[in-house]
Amino acid sequence: MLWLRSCKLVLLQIDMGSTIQNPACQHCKDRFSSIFCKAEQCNLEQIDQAKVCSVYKKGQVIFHEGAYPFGVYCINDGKIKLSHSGDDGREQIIRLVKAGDIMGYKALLSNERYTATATALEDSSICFVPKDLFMSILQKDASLSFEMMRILSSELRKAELKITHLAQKPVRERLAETLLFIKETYGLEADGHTLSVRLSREEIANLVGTATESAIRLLSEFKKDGMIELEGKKIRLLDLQQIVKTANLQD
Amino acid sequence: MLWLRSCKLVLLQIDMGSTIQNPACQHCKDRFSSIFCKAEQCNLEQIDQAKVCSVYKKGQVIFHEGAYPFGVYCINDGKIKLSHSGDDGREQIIRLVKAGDIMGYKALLSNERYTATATALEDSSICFVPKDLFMSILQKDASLSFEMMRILSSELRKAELKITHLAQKPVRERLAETLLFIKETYGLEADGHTLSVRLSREEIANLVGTATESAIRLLSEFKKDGMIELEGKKIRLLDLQQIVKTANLQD
DNA sequence: CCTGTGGAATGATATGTATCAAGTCAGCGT
DNA sequence: ACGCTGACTTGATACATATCATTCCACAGG
Repeated sequence: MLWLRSCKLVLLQIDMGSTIQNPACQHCKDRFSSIFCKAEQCNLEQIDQAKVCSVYKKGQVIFHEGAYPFGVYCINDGKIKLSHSGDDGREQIIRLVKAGDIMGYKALLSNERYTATATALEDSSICFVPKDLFMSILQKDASLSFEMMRILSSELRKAELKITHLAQKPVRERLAETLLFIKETYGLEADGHTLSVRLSREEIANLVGTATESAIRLLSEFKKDGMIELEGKKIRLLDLQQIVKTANLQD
Repeated sequence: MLWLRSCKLVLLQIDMGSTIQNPACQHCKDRFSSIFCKAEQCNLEQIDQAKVCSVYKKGQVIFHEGAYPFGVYCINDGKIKLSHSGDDGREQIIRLVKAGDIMGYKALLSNERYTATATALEDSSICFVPKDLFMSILQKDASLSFEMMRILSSELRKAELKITHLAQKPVRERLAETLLFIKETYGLEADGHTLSVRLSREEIANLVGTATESAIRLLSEFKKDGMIELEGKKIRLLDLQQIVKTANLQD
């Protein structure tokens, strides 16, 4: 049942993609990351054969900051956080990774060591594609290269926006923004309100870029204002409009 | 004499590059951005013919946030700042661009509008390469694609590091870091101490991500501590070691 | 049952930084 | 020379946020 969900996701992403679809992906005979659907069929098959899938438990580290990369990882199912460990040991969460995403490509492409640590936020099923194969296919497959560049550009855009907000917006606005971001990334549960990830307050703080206590305090305020509801690690977004307003977005 | 300097720079960057050199670049019959030296010869010639060079005066805008991109820009000579204009109008400088760099590729590759404004920090000579040509060469030239991915990955790495520092480091450390960054990017004048860009205090503040007054105050402190010397917009780095220490770097 | 443990919450306090306000200075046009 | 303008500087103050300390609570293990 794990990969049934994954299939649906992959197909969804294909439908929404702007570039040419790859028919092989629609078979979806195995769990697979959507990025490779941009690749040509023969290459897709090669990847399909070479990839190694495995399951990581919640809290488990997939790769570690400072280590050398030997390939890229594709998420079939699950949720991962990518984080820097700051100079003083405090963690800064850089990115949230979801099913259909890939990770670890940055270090590979710039030929450096990992600059972030990937940790499973819940039990996750992840494929590993070896470096040599990935690079050699990238060499000959322009569609895949384009897709990679598109992803990189888009990540860079987001990162730069985050820099601006971090420098200019107060914590309150950034927290509201982060709640919306989590919702965009991982979506809501069936009730249409509850965020479908369980993050600790500390993790939320490390995502926002603030102290844990500040995050807690502001979440309580949001609750008092009727914007959200809190129940342990469950966060329910009650008044989306109000949250958007608090986030003070305009891009 | 303008392009003599540029040639030197290009050659330098070729020598340092890890991928295959392109002999065409060594002729350097015209000013040219070093990135394209990774391209295959025939493509290089095509670009060389299609590109349009022009000179921008200090303060002039090369492209504007929100506009649609029609190609990429390569800097032959000069200095450019790329900046977001935050929601409240305050500017956040995202990147400093120097001779040999390219800019405007992010918007092109992700097929979106510019998210930043490019402004000349001094009179600059810049080439424009049309979108269609650039994209079509990217399609068939894997070396160029790889180089683009390498650049994107590296920018992303820097951006993520900046996010972490912005979230975790005090202004004092970030300012010291910024001074070192400016030195790395644009280098020093012949005396071996003076930064070779003239930035206003406001621009420095927008690079650090702080208020102008804070930047001014801290610069004065640095001066009092004998780390730097100030003379109008000239900034001389006297005690590099001390600045590094103040920046508190460890990556 | 007690007890230990880790996360969450709250309060008190300290402090870094932004903001507001004024003042200085150099350059520039008239 | 005059006043004007814009950038820089400095000071006083307010405020947001970090930090430290404490309490609360749920939960697991003995």
